[in-house]
Amino acid sequence: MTSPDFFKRTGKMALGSRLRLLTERVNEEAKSIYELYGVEIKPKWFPVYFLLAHGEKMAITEIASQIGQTHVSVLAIAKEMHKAGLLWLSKDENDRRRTIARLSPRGLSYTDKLELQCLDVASAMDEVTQQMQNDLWKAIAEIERILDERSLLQRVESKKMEREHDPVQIVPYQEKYHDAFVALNTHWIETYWTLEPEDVESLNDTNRFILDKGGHIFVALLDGDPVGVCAMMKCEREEYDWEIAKYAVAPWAQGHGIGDKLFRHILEKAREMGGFRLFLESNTVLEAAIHIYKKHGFKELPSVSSAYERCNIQMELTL
Amino acid sequence: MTSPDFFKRTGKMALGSRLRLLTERVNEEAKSIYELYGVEIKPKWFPVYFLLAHGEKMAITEIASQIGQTHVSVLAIAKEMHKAGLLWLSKDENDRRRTIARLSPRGLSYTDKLELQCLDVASAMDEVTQQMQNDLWKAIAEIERILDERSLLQRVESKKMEREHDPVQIVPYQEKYHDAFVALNTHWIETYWTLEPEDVESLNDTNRFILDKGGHIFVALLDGDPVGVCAMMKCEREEYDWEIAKYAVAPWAQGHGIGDKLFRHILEKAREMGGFRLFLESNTVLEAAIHIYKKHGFKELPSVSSAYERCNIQMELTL
DNA sequence: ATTGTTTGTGTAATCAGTTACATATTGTAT
DNA sequence: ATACAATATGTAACTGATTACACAAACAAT
Repeated sequence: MTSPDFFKRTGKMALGSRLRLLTERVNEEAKSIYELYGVEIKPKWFPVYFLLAHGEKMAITEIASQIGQTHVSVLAIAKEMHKAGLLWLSKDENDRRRTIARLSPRGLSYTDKLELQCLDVASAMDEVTQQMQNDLWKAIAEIERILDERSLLQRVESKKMEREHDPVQIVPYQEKYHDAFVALNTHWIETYWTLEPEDVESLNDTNRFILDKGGHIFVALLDGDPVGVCAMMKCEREEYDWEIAKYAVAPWAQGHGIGDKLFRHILEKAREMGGFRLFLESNTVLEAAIHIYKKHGFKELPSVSSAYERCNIQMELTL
Repeated sequence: MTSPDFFKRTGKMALGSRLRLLTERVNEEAKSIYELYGVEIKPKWFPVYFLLAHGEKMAITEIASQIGQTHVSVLAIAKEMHKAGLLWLSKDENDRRRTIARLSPRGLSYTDKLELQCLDVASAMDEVTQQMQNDLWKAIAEIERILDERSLLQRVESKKMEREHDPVQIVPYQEKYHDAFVALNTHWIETYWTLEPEDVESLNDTNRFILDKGGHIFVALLDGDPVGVCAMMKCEREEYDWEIAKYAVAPWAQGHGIGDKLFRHILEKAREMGGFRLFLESNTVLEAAIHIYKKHGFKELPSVSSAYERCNIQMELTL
C-alpha cells in the first residue's frame, strides 16, 4: 500500500505528494467509517455539518471562512446537502445578498449519531496518537504556525542565496564525479601505501561495491569542482548500521573546513535515514581525518582485525 | 489564512479536511518554488521526474506502483511531460504491452537545476523541522505504519463495540443536559449548605458563566442518562490554565467509578488542549471528591482565600 | 442622490487525482 | 494448441477541490 522507500529517497522535496497520499487514505477510511454508522453524510460535508449541528444559521461565505475553504466549494456542499434534505437555504431578510444555511429537522436528527461517531473516532485517534512518538495532529498545527510566520518559499529563497554565496557545496554522487572519486582516493592511498589491484577494482566499480548495496556517496564541490568525497556503506557487521569509508579531500583544498562540512553532512544523512550506529576503519598516519572523527565523537575500538592491511584503528559512534 | 480554532473544536474527526488544507498549501508553495528556480516542471511531475532523473527507463505501471499513484495519473503526467518535450515514450520490444518512459535529453538537462532545488528545499525543511517539537515527516511515516498494521476503520469499529457495551459514557455538554447539570450541582450544595442566589444564577446561565469564556463541560451518561457533570473553566488566576469546578455525580450512581472516569476525561482534555496547570477549590466534607483529586496527583495549597465561603481547600496539579 | 467600492453569491472552466471499464498482450494449465 | 487468467495500457466519467469572472446588494463618500 504505502511506498515508504520512494519517499525515503526523495527526501522532503515530495512532501506535497506524500501529504496527498495520506489525505487520500484518510478520506478513504472516513468514507467507510461513515458507512459503519449508517449516517448518510459524505465526509466532505462534515465541516459544514459540524458548524450547523446545533441549529446555528450561517451565510455561505461565513461558513467558508470558518472552515478554510472557498465559498464556491461550500456552496456546492450546501446544494448537495439541500438535495439530500439535510439543509435548508433561505435569503437573509436584512441583507438580501446573504444566503443563510441551517440544518433541516432531518439533518438535526442525525446529530446524535454523528456525535457518537465523533466520540469513537476521537478515541481511536487518541489510541493511534499514543502509539506515535511524533503527534501528527500537533505537527500539523506547528507547521501551519511556522509557515504563517515565514512561508516555505521565503525560506527556500534564503537557502538558495546562502548556497549561491557559499563556494563549498555537498551534493550526492553522480556518474560525472566518478573520475574525481577515484583520483581523490587514489591520491591518499599512494601517499602512504601502494595501490593494490583490489583498490583499483573497488574504486572503479563504485556502483557494484557501494551504491547497489544501498550505500551513498557525497561529493564536496568547491566552486563546482569536486574536491572531496566520502561514502557511507551498509555495514557488514551486525552491530553497526553504516560504515564510513573512502573519505578523501584534495590536499590543496584542505584546511578550509571542507572535509568537516562533508563529514557533518554524512552524519546528518545517517541520522535522517535512521541508522544510528556508525563504524569506520582508518590509519593513525591520517591525522587530519582522525582529528575530524574524534571531533564528532567517534571512539577508538580496542582490538583491530581488519580486511585491509593498512588499517590500524577502528572507531565507532552512536548518534 | 489558517483556521486553527475550527479544528480545535472539531477535534480529530476532521483530520481529512485539515490534511487537505495543508496539502493545498504545500502545493501552492511548491508551485512558486519551482518558478523561483525557473524549472519548467509542474510540482506534480516531480515524483516521475525523480524516478527517471538519471536516465532510468520504466514502464508506466512500474512508475505508478513506485510513487503510489494509479497508472492512469502517471499516464496523464507522462503525456504532459511528453508534450513539454521532457519525456520520451516507447514500446518495450520484449513485452509489447509495456510503454517505456524515459527523460529526453532536454529533460535530463534540467536534472542539475532540480538537484540544487532539492538541496535548498531539503535544508529549508530541515530548518523548519528543527523548530518543531513533533517531526511532521516522521509523524506521517509513523501513522502510515500504524494504519498498515490496523486500519482506522477497524480501530473505530472496536471503539464503537467497547462504547456500546459500556453503560458509562462521557460526552461533551449539550443544551439537553442543562437540567441535569443544574440538578446534580444543586444537590450536593444543598446537602451541606444552602443554595445562594449567585449559585442559582451561575448554574442556570451555564453558557455565559462557563462556555462563552472558553470553558468546557463534560457529562457522564449511565445507559444514556446524565448522572455526572464536571466543568473546566479558563482560570482567572494567571498562574493556572484551567479551573476544575461544578463536579457532581448523582449519589445513587456513586461508587462505580463513574466520577473517576469523568475526572480522567477532564484531565485528558486539559492535556490535549495544552493546559498543564490546573486549579480547583473544594471543601473537605466532600470526601469522595477530595479522594479523587488526591488520587490524580492534586496537592493542597497552603493558604485559602476564596470567593466562595464554602471552600476550605484549594488544590493544584501540573500535568 | 449619485457614484464608486466592497461584499456575497453564483457560474464556468480547470486541476489533480480517482474508479470503472475496455482492449491488447502475455503467461499458464490443461 | 487452446482457453482462461493475469498484466499493461488506455479511455471516459466522476470527485473534491480550485481560480476567474459576472452580477447584484449594501456601504461610503461626496
